[in-house]
Amino acid sequence: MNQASNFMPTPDQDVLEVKPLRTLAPMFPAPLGVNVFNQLTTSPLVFVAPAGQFPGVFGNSNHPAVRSFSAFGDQDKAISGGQTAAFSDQETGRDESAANGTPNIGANATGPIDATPMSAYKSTQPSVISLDNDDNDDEPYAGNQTSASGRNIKRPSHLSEYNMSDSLGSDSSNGTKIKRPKSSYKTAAADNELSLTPSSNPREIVEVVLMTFEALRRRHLQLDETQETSKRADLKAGAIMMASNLRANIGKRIGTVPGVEIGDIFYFRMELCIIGLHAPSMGGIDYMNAKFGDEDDSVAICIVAAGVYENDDDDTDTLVYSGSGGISRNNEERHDQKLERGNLALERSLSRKNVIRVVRGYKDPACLTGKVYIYDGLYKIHESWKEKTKTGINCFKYKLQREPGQPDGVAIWKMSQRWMENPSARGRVLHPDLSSGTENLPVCLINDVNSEKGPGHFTYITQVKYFKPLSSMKPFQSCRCLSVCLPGDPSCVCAHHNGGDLPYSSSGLLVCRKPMIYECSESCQCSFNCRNRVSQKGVRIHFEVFRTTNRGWGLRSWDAIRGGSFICEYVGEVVDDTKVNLDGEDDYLFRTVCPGEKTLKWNYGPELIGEQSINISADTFEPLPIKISAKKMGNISRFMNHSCTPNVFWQPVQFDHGEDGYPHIMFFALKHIPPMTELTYDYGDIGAEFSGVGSNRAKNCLCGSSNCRGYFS
DNA sequence: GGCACGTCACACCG
DNA sequence: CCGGTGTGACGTGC
Repeated sequence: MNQASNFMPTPDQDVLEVKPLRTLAPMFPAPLGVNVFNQLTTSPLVFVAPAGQFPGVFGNSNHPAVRSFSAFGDQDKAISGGQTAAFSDQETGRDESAANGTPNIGANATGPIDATPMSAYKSTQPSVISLDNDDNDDEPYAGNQTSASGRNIKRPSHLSEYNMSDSLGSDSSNGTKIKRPKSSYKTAAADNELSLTPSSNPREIVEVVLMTFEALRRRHLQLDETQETSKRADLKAGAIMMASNLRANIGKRIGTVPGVEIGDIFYFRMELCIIGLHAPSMGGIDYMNAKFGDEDDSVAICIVAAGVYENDDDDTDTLVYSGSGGISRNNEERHDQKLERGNLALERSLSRKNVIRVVRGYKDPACLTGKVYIYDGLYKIHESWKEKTKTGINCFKYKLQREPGQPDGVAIWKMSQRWMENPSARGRVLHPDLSSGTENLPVCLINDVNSEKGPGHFTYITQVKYFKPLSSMKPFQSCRCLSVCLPGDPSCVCAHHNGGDLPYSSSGLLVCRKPMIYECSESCQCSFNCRNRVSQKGVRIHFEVFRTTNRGWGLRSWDAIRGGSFICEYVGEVVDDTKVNLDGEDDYLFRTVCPGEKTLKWNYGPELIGEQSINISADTFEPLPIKISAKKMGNISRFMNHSCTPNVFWQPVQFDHGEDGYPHIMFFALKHIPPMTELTYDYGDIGAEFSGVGSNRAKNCLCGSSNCRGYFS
């Protein structure tokens, strides 16, 4: 289905008919006074905690006491009361609009709104998703909410003051800066546009923030390609997040950051910034004023070790960190590092013996130019000295030692990197390759839990078996692009199919979840290197099938997987309905059941830049007729377990035939997935379909998420 | 390899 | 003593 016909808000779009998504972009804040939001059918950025939908037995069984929220610092007292009331309502299930006193945006948006579209999004409730940090009992140094200068932190926010139309418009030659307005925070607090209602689960808040950032970044990347605008989509996305206060853990703190776990991986400095892990978007040392008894001291709280001064490779518990400064900007003279700012803070931390978060940066093995940042937990400085560098300046050195008793972070990363270089280094291997060489990379079988020798018998296949031959199916419409399909090419039929843009970024990341993605096919003129061929090329990840403790066999990866990456296809036999019923129970049956909120909201971002949400809501979701059974034959995806807090989602993809009811089911990463993390997707809610006769389909869920629904289909 | 960029802390000002 | 504003320092990502 071509969505183009749905959004044609302005008359001048006639000339751009083949690129409907692009024409939507410059509309913010509706410079022509034309409302672009009246097509919205879903509320922007309204987050309903899944637990809230399933009150009672399962919803909050393993929650600690529901935590109340306060806004950052104390400057928002005026609104924090309302916020608390809204957020602590989770036990009872929720009616979003009633709970927070916000007009239902979805309802508003179905009717025409004129002139000032963003006002439709304004809520009385701030979108600030910060957490109290005073519940860290194990934290001896209560981080106060002030900056190092001792002042409260300001958070101005008024998205509608930004002229996004310039930065996104095709007539802009070099883009427009997204400037933070200088309005006072009081105005800002009252005027927050986005009701990104958090759950009380800090992890979930962090994930939503990161997911939104990524969605924005990918979309900006896509827009930048078709226009000659400046690059740095990461900064643009970051600026929007900062401006609309879509951040977690605002306010500095010593020690752990709620919702951030050791081993978490990041691909941009801005990500560290918006989740409150490391505030400076550039500097390596984050520090703050903290109270030590009666005294104040400015101490370091987090460092990013860029990986330049890599030391002992085997000793992941020690880190020698160099102070900052000394390297001049524009060929000015180098000078010795000074004991000020960050360097001074590190020195103070040595004597105060406070814990310091450490983020280690490495070259991204999957991307030649990229970098990956790994949160490695808490360290303490044990020693400091001065040293002359090769360039002849004096610099400070700090020796940090990892605090004992923490789970492995960087150690896991390094270990799995070693396995990829030398798979025989992986111990406890039951089988070196389940696929017997049919996949691009071997899939090993591991059991380090019990004595079970492996999963039940099945035949490993790498391609879906349809019940009728491909040749008898409706043919795929192909493009005539020479060499490769290029973004912004109006004559590319495949781009047109996908709503005007190529669905993948140049590095192969899916930009947006959609009802259907059309990759280029064999019948297309473009080469195999065309960027619109991603999932058809098969797996690129080192998988291992492993024994879980309580959920049978599972799937995980040695590679770190970046959010939006293709993971694998659900391979098996396509079965028809009559057969499904005859066979009875089939634990390996894939159906396109409506997944949970998290999966549906993967495209969070577009609303923030005034585009129509491509999200499908649970109400409008329609399952496809395709059903795939991997009971007798299948691939790695048959081992992927269900989770109510998944890190993978499925996405229908077409490329070898034209029958949209029977697409390929491809899995993509919902978020960045550290190595050795179990891959899970949401099997979906049983819903009405199976509540009657076939209700034996519902299974008890063991995913262990705090927002676990308790069952799945 | 060079360029352009955003944020924060702090100095400064009225 | 404030609240607001200007600016240097900070590397990053392309």
